[in-house]
Amino acid sequence: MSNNGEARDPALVQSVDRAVAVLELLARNGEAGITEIAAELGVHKSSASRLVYTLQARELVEQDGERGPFRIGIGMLRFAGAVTGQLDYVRVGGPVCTALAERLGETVNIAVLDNDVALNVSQAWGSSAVAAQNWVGQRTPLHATSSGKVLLAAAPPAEQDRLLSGELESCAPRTITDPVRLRTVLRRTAEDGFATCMEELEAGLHAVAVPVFGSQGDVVAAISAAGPAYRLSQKRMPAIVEELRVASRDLSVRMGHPVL
Amino acid sequence: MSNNGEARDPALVQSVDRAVAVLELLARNGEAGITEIAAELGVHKSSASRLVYTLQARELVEQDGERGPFRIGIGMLRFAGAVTGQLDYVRVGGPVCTALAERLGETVNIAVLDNDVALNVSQAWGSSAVAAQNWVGQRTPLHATSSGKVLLAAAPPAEQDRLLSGELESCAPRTITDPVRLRTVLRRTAEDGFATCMEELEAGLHAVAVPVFGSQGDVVAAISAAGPAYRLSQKRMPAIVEELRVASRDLSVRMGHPVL
DNA sequence: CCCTCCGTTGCGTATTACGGAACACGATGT
DNA sequence: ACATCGTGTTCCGTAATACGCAACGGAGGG
Repeated sequence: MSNNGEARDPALVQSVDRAVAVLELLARNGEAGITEIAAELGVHKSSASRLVYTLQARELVEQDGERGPFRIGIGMLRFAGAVTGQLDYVRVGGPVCTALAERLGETVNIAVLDNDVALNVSQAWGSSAVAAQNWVGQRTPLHATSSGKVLLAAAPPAEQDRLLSGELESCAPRTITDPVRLRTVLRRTAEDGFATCMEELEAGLHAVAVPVFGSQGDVVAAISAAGPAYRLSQKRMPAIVEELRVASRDLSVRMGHPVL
Repeated sequence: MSNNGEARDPALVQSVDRAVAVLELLARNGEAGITEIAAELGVHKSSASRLVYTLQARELVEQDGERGPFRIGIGMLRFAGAVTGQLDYVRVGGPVCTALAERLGETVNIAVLDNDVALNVSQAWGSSAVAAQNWVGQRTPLHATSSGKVLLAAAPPAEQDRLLSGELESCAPRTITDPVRLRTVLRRTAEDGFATCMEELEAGLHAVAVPVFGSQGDVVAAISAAGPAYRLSQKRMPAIVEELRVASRDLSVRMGHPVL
């Protein structure tokens, strides 16, 4: 990765941009040392050290004791709180996710459309998956996730064209990379009112999603259940979709969008 | 506020420090314009504009449309996810908070000891409080909150002495600022197994907290309920404490600390 | 005990971010 | 309709500032 080949926007404040890059690196790796950070960003150790020191002073970064690798710090919760205060999905969606996750025993997520990707804003773990991955804040491709398909299927035609204009990246062996086939799938999604995703994002991972409606009947988010392929079988899908629909209506009501 | 009177640490990277200050300002105010930000930080408009632009490019800051005030951006969720992945209280505590908040109809928080303050790591809103404040990530003084008292009462004597060595800041008319009186309260807290906070943080705000125990029987966190004084009356306290204790045990179990 | 690896500290330089002023764009109000 | 105010952005010259370098101080490992 090192120094990005593409010339960076000169209007950017370099050190701030680097500092955020440090945070993103830590969010991705979990933890890292100064040397590793410096190598990854393509800067000198001393520069990395100062950046981290500054972030540490603000508690955005922390380390185990006096010595050791660095992680994202607790001070970040301040900002997380600020964003949840605005995004109703997070605040209101939490309880809905939790309830559904417990009922299904699978991981439940709420995602919204953010630019060209599906952004997971809320998550609850099913009883079974202890070591399940944390998807909150993760951006996932629209064409390779159940939530993404739901959001995509509901987008206005012009927007849909724009989103499908680029290459469809292959994430797993069964990812749909053919635009024509994807459009067929999206049409069916719009008709059925739900979308599935069978090992298209990750091998062995199945998921199913339904839309969440806003006050004008527009799709504002998607709620999905995900789990290992053997547990989310084709046969079980209808039952899960029904549960998801109930949760979706619950969510809509809680967000002040009475059922139409 | 403007330029801090105290000379800043020269080892800090100035622009990064300022950028974080922007984020903290936004987290505090909810939203702000460039001019306001510049004034608050004591920098020129152009400087503020560049800082915000850089943060915006990384989606840590966003604005309504093309024009308008800035807020904390959705990209912040990436980091929020990274910290929740480490802090079990957040992940596991969420459902517990939600359940209790629904049952009580009041706001429920989980807080841990972070340096010299109580840090709220998880929160759920009660049905009644629509416009309630978001405390997640907020640092609250140990001597003026119910959670703080619980955490303080459980701290080893040496640590307790250290934490009480400074001045006890007065947050509201009824804040306990007398160290002697506070120590008496803390003794009672340790005996009773819960602490209250009656208009000591904010006028009209009552709260009550109980400890959450770790595997060694040590106090690792506090769970509290808060609400308007007229609703959290003295009479209602015993019932709430009982509910809190149930939730606390639930939380301990979920975190892998079987009841002793 | 030496050697290696990691992170920090001083230092000189030139990159870089800053502040100033002019500019562009809407929103107001008269 | 126009003028005026208040936004936020852009350009530019300067010097403050952050960078890279190299040397240093500590931990751990052989």
